[in-house]
Amino acid sequence: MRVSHLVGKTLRETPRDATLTSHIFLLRGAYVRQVASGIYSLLPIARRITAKIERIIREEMDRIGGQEILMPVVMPRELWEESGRYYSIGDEMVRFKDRSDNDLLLGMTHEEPAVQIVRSEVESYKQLPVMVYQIQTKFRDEPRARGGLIRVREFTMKDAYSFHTSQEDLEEYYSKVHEAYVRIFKRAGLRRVVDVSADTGIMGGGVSHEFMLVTPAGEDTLLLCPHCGYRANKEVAYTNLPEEPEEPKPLEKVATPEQKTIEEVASFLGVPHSKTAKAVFFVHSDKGLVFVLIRGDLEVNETKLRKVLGPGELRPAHDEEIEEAGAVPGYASPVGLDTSKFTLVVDRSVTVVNNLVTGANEEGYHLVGFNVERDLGEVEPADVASVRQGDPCPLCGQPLNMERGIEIGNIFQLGTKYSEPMGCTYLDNDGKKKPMIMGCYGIGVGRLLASVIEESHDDYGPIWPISIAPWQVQICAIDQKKEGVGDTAARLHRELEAAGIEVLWDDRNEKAGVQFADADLRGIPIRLVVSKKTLKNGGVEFSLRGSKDREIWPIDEVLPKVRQTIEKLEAELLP
RNA sequence: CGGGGCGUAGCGCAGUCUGGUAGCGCGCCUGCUUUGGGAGCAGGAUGCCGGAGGUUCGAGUCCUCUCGCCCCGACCA
Repeated sequence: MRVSHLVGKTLRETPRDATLTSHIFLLRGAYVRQVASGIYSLLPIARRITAKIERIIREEMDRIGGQEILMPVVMPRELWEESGRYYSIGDEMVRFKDRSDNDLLLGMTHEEPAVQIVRSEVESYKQLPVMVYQIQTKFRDEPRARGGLIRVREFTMKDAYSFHTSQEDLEEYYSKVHEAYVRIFKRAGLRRVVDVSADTGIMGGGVSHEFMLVTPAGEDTLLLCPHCGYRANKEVAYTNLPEEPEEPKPLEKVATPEQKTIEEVASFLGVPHSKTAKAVFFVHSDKGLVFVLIRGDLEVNETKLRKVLGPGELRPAHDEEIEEAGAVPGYASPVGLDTSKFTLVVDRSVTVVNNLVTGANEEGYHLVGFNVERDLGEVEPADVASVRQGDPCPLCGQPLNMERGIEIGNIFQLGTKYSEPMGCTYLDNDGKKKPMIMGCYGIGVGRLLASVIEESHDDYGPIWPISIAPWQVQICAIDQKKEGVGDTAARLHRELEAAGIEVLWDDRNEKAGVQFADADLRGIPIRLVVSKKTLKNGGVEFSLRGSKDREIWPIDEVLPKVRQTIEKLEAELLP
């Protein structure tokens, strides 16, 4: 391929809309162009990369017995009514009508059609397990797209669905997919990928893991234990706060004029934040007012709280709603309130310590000597607190590290969440119909591409791993009109391509600086420079993207040396 | 959905307060010179100033409405 005819011009300056590294290089290097918020076209250079990523994914899915299929993007309402998700998913799913007034939707995940296929094509336990997968477009009307390809509305995803006769079989397969994912990310050149325990969100089901690229650019927060390897998304991470029992003191009302926040109250009374219990109020569409009692030094984790409360919308409560329940904003506690007026959620954190400060439900007063068990009676403590940097690991007690991560893949054990309502059954060897046990597994292709840039770049552009590089070799020819320069470049281009090597030749009559800058933006691993100078020195100059080392290679040795270099680079990425 | 910012040439921006024939840099086209980290000179093309209403003799600029994009948060396989 010649640069002079390559579609996509590089940009010298950073477009205003880009702030994230990968987004900046994706635009400057002419990888993508935005069509609308969260909707992008891929230009040739990016499409070449995603094609390679997809090939790696295919190979690894096929290795574990996957069968590639292709399901539609547009589906009828009826199919999604079967699982109930037509109603449980909100505005994230795009719905519309066709000319006959039928309700249609754009697929954002494909459990329903996958189940539809398998329930009619697979009938016997003898055929199980099976796994089908596809690499296909998804549309999710995200409330906020961001960061170039990191969070988009339309994207390509590999999604896989497995079907089993037992939980044990699912678990065994789940770990195979887990291994396949590790191989995929390794082969794609990602280094800092970790799997973390995760929330299941709209997918439902039981166990799930997310594969996260650890990077400050990530949207998710992870808690990682450097000691024992405990790893979890903040949404599900938990900790065991140490118990600090004290002799219970009597409950007493004290005046705390104008002291409303935990900050103010704690310093006014001279106690640490961890010796206070604060009230946080929400309104849940199903449960009404929710009163969360949590230690003053902790934050309520809404994802965890949602799980405790069950399905429905959750939002912070207004002051009027709090007052209606008899609580006084700024001075609230459940003590002495009619608990039938709200749903009380007591976080575990307030049960491991005694003698807390909490609100007196009276303007200007707090209670001291508050002891949950004694003063509230029987309460079932829940875990709704966010884990913090340095909190003890729930497994080994060592302090946890907090990091950011980009979710590039996830795997779920779904159980019978879809097979049961949708009648996806098989005949077992005892002659009985049983629902299949399911798993599902996703990888975002475009996000993976952007993640590689986040992890592998320098000031000048991406540094592509050879496995997914748009081309393997970049030829820069400086002053091509000079004796031998243009001819040599053309010959190298011809010979390397004939040998099956992917070559991008900058055949423009641009100055060295321009060619090098563009080559850096394209991030191609092997760079060959042909110029008057290199010819005088006996050949072409070889260098690796991201390295300062330079070598002169005689023209006749270029092909074998390129082959050798590619092999060496590929070997580094073997799982 | 809440908060903030921005829409002027392909890209980056000035001009808007204080209304008077739309500018700069880069890129693009032509020619010459140049060719190892984003060259020089000369000439040239490019704008529904996001859109619609309004005020005015006159609107990129003032007023009203509207659409879009980005960032933070909420939200989120």
